[in-house]
Amino acid sequence: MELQQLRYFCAIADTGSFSRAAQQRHVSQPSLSQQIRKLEEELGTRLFDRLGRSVRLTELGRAFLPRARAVLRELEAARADVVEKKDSITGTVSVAVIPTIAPYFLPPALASFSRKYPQARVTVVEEITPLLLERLRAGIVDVAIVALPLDVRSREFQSFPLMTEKLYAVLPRRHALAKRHSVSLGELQDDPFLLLRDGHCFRATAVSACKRARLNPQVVFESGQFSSILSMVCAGQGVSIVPAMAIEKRPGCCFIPVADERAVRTIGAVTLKGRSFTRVIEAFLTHLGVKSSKAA
Amino acid sequence: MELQQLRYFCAIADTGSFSRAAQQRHVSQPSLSQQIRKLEEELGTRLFDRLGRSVRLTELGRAFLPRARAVLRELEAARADVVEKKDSITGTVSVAVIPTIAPYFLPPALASFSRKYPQARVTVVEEITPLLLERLRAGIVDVAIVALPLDVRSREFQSFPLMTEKLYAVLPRRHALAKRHSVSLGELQDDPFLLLRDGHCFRATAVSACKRARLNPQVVFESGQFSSILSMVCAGQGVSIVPAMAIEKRPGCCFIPVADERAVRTIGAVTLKGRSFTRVIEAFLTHLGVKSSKAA
DNA sequence: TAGAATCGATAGGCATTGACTATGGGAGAT
DNA sequence: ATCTCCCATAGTCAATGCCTATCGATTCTA
Repeated sequence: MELQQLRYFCAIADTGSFSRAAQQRHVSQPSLSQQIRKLEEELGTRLFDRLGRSVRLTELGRAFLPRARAVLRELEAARADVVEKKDSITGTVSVAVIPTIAPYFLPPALASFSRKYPQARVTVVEEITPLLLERLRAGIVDVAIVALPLDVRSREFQSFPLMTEKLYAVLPRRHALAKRHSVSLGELQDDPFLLLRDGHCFRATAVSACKRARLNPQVVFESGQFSSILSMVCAGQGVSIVPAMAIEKRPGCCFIPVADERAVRTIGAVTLKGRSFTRVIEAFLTHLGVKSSKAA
Repeated sequence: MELQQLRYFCAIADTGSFSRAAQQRHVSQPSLSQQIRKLEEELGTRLFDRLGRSVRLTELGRAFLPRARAVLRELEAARADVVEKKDSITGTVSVAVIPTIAPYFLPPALASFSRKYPQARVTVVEEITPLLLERLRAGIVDVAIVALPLDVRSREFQSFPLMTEKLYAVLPRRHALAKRHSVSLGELQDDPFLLLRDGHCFRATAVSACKRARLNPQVVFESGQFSSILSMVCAGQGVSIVPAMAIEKRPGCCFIPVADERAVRTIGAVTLKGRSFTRVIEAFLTHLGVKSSKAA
C-alpha cells in the first residue's frame, strides 16, 4: 500500500472519475488505473464499481475513504508540524551549570535571553562537572556551562570559551596584606585556608594556583559555595581564593588580585559533539557569546 | 515523503541504531541511510543525531515520531478495516420491491434470511418498477424484486428469474363460472373488471392476458393493492385477475386458474450491471435463489 | 598505543516499478 | 449507425529503491 495509491483513490472518489482525477493529479489516466488496481488487489476487494458512464465507490470503498483521508491528513500534519517547529525559536533549552558559576553568571544572561526570546523556555540544573557531563552525554541537557579546559580525554564534547577571569585572594580586612594591590599566594603560607569541597572543579583550580606558588594550603574549612567561605573570611577564620565573579562587597573582607598571570579561570559552554541544535539552542549559545556552534 | 521512510524512521527510533533497524526491517543498512537522508532533506532538518556510538532522535525527531507512528497506525487500521469488512456477512442490503410482490413474497424470505444472518440488516422500500429502477441506477438500492422481463431497452441491469406463477381469475362465489376448474378470460366479456391502477406493472400483465383472449375489459374500479380488489370482488362488484401469490382465502370469492398457458408472471431479482456485491448482498441473492450473481 | 570491531555514509550496479503513449472495448449520445 | 467518452490493457522508458563493496570514524581490546 503506497501513499500515491491513497492520493489517487481519494482523488477519484472526489471527482467521481479516473480521467478527471488524472487531470487533477497531473498524471495520465492509465497511471491511476494501474495504481488503483494494485490497491484493490492488495485489499482483495473492489473499491470502485466501474459503470459504463462513471465510477462509483463500492460499499467497502466508501468505508475506506475516510480512513484513507485520515492517513493523508496525519501525514500532512506530521510534515507541517516539523516544518513549523524547525524554524521557530520556540521550545526548551536545558542548561546545566556548575555551582561556582550558577549564581553569578547565569541570572543576568537568562534574564536578557528571556527578554529577547519570550517564547523560549530555559531550564537550569546545577551540578558538579562530572555529573553534568554525564547528563550532557545522555542528552538530558543541551548546554553545559563549566570551567575550561575539560580534563576529559575523549573528544565527544565541544567547548566554546566564553570569558576568562582573574583569581583573587580573599583576606580579612585586618589581615597584614589587606591593603596590597596584588599578592602572591606564597605570602599566605601561614594562613589557614578555606576552600571548596572536593568535587568542585574550582578547588582544583585554586589548589594548582597554590602549587605554582609553592604553597601547600592548610585547609581548615570546606564548603559548597563561595558565600559561606566569604562569611568565614569576614569572621577572620582564614583566607581563600575566589574567581572575579564571586567578588561581593562585604564589610569584613577584601579581594586582592593574585600576582600569578596564570591564576585565572576560563568558563565556557560545552555541548555534545555531533548533536544537532534546534533554533532555540542556537539562539541560546549565540546569546552567551558563542560565535559559531558548528565549529569544533 | 514515503511510507517506507516512515517505517524506517520508526524502526531506527525503536532500535536506536541503523544497523539493528536494518535487520528488523530485513533490508541492508545503506537503504536506511538513503531513505532517512531523503526524509531529512524533505523536512529540511535532521531527525537523528549521529553520535559515534549510537544514534539518537533530535528534538524535532522526537516530535515527529508520534506523528509518524500515527500515520502508520491509521494506515494499518484502514487496511484491517477493509479486510475485516470484506469477509464478513455484516452490513446492510437495501431491497426495493414492487407493491404487488411486497406483501406476499418478501416477509417469509426476509424472516429466514434474518435468521440465517443475524448480523445483516435489510432495508426495504416499496415502489413501482420505473422508480425502483431509478433507485437501482443511483445506487440507493442494491437489489430490486420485480416482474420480469424488464421492458427497459438498456443493458444496464442484470436480471435473475426467481419463480413463475400462474394467473387466476377472481370471481364472486355466486358467479356462473365459480365452480369451474379453469376459465378462459374471454368468458368474462360481460363482467365488470377491477384492476390495479396504471403504473403498476401487473396491470399491463393482466391487460395483455386479456388481449390474448380478445377480451377488452371494462374497468370499473382501480386500486393500488390486491386486497382492496379482492374485497370488491367479494362484494360482487366485478371480477379480476391476480397472480398466484395474491390468493387468500376469502368467504365471498374464489380463484379459478386462467386457461391461457402464457398467463403467468415471472418475478425476479434485478441488480445494476457492473456493480460489485458485498458478501451480504451475495448472501441475500443466494438466499432468494439466485445461482450466481456473476452471470449475466 | 596499535589493531580489531562496530557503525553509519558513500559509490556504483541492478532490478523493480511507476508513468507515459498508443490502443482497445464498452456504453451513451447524436 | 456513428461518434464520443471513459476506463482497461500493452509495451516502453526512466526513476528509484535496494544491493554489495568500501570508506571513515569511533570505540573497545590486547
